[in-house]
Amino acid sequence: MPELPEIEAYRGLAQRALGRRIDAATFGDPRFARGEVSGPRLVRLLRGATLRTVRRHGKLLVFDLDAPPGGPAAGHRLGLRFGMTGSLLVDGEAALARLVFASDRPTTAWDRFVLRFSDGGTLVVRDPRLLGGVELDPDEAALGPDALDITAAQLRHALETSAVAVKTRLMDQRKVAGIGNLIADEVLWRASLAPQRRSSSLTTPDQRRLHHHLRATLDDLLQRGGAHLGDLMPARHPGGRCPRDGTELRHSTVGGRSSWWCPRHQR
DNA sequence: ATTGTGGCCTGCCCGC
DNA sequence: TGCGGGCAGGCCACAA
Repeated sequence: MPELPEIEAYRGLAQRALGRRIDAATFGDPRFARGEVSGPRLVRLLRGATLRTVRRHGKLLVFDLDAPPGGPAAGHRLGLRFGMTGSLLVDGEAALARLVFASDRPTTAWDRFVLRFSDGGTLVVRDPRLLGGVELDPDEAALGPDALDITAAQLRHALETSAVAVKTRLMDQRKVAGIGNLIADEVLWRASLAPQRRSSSLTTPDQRRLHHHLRATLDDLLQRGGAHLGDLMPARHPGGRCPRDGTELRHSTVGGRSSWWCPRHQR
């Protein structure tokens, strides 16, 4: 499922779409248009525009739009979210060979948003479950520091100011952007912290360890190519044992999300 | 303001 | 073999 590493791969792929004139934008499903601006208006606005730059902020992909002087798209941004099952294709090519938990059945039935370029190529958001979406001018300021370059001080601030479970805090995109359920479990497992620990109860060494493992985990997963390639992942099922010490993992809901952790070494 | 809960959405998998 | 229910979780609306 798309978390930070997947969206980072999408960003790389999206570079190929930059500078190409959009002949037509279409929604395969009207529900995929999110935010204030309606799908039809978005479609009108995008016609004739180009994607000038692309960046990733957490799990959000943002394009700066270019348009003819006075064109409706001038100065606007296009935001893409991928939910749990969304993938990006440019000119029919995917960034990742296979998205875990998403079907890889070859079909265009789930093409929820399509940009057709004047050179004949396309940019497609394919999302079976419709949990992603397209939004004009997404509120980037509402997102916390990106998990990939959050500083120790920023993380400490995010943690100290709340009594919710540390896992919930890590997954709160307004506090730290880019961490989803799988990466949260992986990072906490590596940092030896129980997911339900109160965020504000972390000691300075806890915070330091968490910051270190957050960065190290993301580096590993970026290199491996997906959020599902963590060390804990193979054990994340009933009866699964901690890859570090062999203890049977515990399972419960933390912050509304299915969570797996080792009762021996995560405290 | 902060925190918790449920719904959206559909594919997949299990048990009957 | 088909079917129903449970589950997956990013994000958002809403309630307390």
